[in-house]
Amino acid sequence: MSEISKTYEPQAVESKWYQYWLDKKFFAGDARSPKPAYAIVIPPPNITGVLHMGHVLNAAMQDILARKARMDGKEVLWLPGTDHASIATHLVLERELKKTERLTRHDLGREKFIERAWGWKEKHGSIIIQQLKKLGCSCDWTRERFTMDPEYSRCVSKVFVDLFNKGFIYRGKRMVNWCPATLTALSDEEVDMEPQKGFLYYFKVEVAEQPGTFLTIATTRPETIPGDTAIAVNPKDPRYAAFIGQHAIRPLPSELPREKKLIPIIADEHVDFEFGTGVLKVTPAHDKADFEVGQRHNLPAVEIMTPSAMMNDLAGADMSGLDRFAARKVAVEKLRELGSLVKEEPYENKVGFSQRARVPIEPRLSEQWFLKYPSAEQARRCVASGEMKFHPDRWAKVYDHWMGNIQDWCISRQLWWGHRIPVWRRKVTSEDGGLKMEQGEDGRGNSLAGAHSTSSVYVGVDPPPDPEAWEQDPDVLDTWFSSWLWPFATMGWTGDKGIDSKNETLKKFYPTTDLVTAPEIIFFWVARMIMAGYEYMGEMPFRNVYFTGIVRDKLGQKMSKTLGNSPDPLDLIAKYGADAVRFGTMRSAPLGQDVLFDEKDVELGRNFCNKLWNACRFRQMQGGEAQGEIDPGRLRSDEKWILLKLDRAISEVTDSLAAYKFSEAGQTLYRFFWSEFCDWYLEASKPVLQGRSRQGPEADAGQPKDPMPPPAGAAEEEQRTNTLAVMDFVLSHTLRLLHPVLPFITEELWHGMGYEHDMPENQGGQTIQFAPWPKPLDQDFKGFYGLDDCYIEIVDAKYELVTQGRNLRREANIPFNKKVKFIFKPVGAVPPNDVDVLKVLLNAETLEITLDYQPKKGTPTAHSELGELFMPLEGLIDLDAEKARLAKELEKAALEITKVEQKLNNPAFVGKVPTTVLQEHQKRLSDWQAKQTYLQKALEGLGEK
RNA sequence: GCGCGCUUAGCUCAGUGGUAGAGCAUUUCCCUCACACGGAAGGGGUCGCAGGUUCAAAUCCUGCAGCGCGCACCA
Repeated sequence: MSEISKTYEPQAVESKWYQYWLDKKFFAGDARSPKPAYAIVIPPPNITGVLHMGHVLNAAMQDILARKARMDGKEVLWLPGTDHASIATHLVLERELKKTERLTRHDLGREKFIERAWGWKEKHGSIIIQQLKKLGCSCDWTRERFTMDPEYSRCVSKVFVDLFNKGFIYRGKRMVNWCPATLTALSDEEVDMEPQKGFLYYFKVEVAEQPGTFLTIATTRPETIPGDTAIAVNPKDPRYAAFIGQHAIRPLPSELPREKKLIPIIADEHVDFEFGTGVLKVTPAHDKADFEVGQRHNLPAVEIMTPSAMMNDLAGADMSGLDRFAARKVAVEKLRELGSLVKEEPYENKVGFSQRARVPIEPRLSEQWFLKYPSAEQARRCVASGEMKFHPDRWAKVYDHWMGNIQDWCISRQLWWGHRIPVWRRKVTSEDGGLKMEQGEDGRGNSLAGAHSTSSVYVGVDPPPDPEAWEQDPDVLDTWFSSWLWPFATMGWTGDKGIDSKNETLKKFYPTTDLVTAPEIIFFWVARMIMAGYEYMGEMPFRNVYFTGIVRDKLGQKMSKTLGNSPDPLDLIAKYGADAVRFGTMRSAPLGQDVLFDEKDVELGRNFCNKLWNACRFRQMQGGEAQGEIDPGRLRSDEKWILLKLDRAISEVTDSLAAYKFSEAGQTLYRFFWSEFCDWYLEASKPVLQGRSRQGPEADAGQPKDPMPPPAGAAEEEQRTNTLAVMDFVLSHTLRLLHPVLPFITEELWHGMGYEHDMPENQGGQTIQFAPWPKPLDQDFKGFYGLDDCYIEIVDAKYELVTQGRNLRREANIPFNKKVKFIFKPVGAVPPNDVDVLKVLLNAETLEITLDYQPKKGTPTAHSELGELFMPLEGLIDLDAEKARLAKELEKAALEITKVEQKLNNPAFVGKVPTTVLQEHQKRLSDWQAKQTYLQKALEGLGEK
């Protein structure tokens, strides 16, 4: 670091060190290492994605944890990889197919489509990985996994077969969330409820047994009337009790004869008689709740829509072939024509939307594979008991609530890209041309090892022995059915229960230590991983879960590609450097709060790096060997102060990181390094370092002389060396504290400053990332160097005096670059060093120490614990302005005094409060009183002039 | 409807019983030989509202309001 530039230029530095780290294999997680393990598995980004700010936040947190753990002497495995993202990838591919070739996936065919998907994965799947590298992520890239790797896929199949054999997986015709756009079933979690403005339509139906009597029904979906197979009322509702058991005449389809439209009026508790008219139309085939009603009452379920939510012939001639929304309008018109429509009123209700395709889902009766969650009780308990910790812990409640109400999971998807369901059916040509699964025989919990086979159904990891005779289930599994195995399937798990004793990776790194993820996927992923962990490893998959906030823009909007409000992190990195992006992100991400991203934060990070760079540059320019011995006898009070502040910062940062309070750690680092180290310590070192300590004769006035002063030049040189040693000590620790957040610049400076030379090869000799994490200074150290906490106060008082002195300048309108003569009247002895420091920090021309100084009245004076500082005014100042200022100050002092006196005169206060508090108040009172006296005098002085 | 979170300086947020804090923005001064991606000194808050507990409340309790987010079969 011989010739260093004035500003830090991250670009070259970052790529250089990243390559170095990779070459030296520093990120490798060694399963055979004797060090204690620390493991994180990355939440695998989708292969369709490009890096956005959410990833940056998430990855930066993980990297901070991983790097900190390395410095703590842990064997770190941060396992990276990507997710095939079945449905998301599907959508992207289909969209592209349509756009570029005007083809559907069906035109292409399954095989070709999957080929394309793999092509996409090869082309785009690694983009995000490259971007993570730019950010400095210290993942073990040699272990990168993909959820559709052959070994991984095999695990997925094994788990399917196992859960099937255990009776957790079953096939059934149920009401599912059907996405008419992607033509697949979805899980409950993939449906978002969104408010929709629409109308509530009231229509009447005639009671068959009582001609001329009508019941009025309110509905938001008149187009489903042809599918109604009952009218329901609440059994307790007196208004309608008489009709129960009778029949209603359904108005639609209008062309049907009356007898084909008779539907029973039934009683069901589900009906809320507060809502609408208290009469419910029951459409078992197109509404989840109605389906259940239908089940209870053995009602037929009449499907009146096609899979893509077009009305079919059963909907009647008027609506057949229409899209469901167009059909709604037609149905209303038809009801109007028939005279059935009573009224329509504007209404807002919540409608389920397909999360991916952004269209309203259609509840639909469909035969699908379902999973009854295994190990759910255990999974619920481990969080409730605190065995597994959530940060912030309020998510534990959310998790618990969900775990207490879980429904079976629909795991089959009518898609092609993904893990194909390992079930085969014997080819038969049945009457209806379909393939049927045998009912009743696919028994549960059979002891069949591995494959399960009956005469017509085969469930196995490998295809059946005579594949020609069988046909595989066309569906694939929900993406999350593979992701939930991530913490162990990525570690070479082979699908056997428990940890294989030959699998060193699992033995060493499972359970993992921390999981860092977004709260949005707590159900999708986190909960399911916990269940899978217990079911297959017999143990929780991770000990801690840290939930990051959601990254929003300045206006609080969620960042998204469609809004275009997400800056490209790569642009930011190019502009400000990766460290700056990390620092800015971390500093603005308080525990569990959403992050409002602002480029200003990154700018702050860049500025911080620049400050760090320049502080080190300053140290470099002083010359001298790095990290010499510190001589306790030569420690100036400023040095003791900064060492104590360092000690405090170490504790605070360590504690904050242990509690996942990243922004708190960031603030501490910022404050310590910028305010304490640079603004005060570094400045206070200048008199020693830059030979400004040569004082005029006034320097030693007012205090006892050193009995045996060493020869001037030599003493000065030794003092200088010692100060540099302290500076190196502090900087070396600071770089280490900063390394998890700022990996690149700290590595550069670690070497540039030569701090690696003193370290053992494997502990910081090659890289700062293995340098030991700073520990708070122990008592022996403090004792040896005389680091008593009182130095904090003593030096704080000194700096406070400086601030006051600077304030005098400002108040008298004297620019800081103008040297001023100060006179100091100390209360006690002032060490020569302090005189030097005061003089430099005040930019004083001279600092005269006088014990018996009698200031002219009106001389600007600063009062402090150390004494009074005067700034005699030679030149002219505005008397009136000065008077006004003093009067204002006086007013404030009087107010404060009254406040404190009130408290001290309150017997209840005095009686109950600890003495320390009382002392503080008394001190405050006397401080203000002193100030009051001074102000009065000064005011009088001005008046006399 | 139930649950959760938020409400503190112009903005973004720290602060869980003892004199209201940070960063940004703002004002004034300074290109002083580490750094103008900088330095110095300021200004600026009845801590959402209303009660309560306490000698003392931004902090604990109750209620209310506004915003946001989950969950839920109100058609």
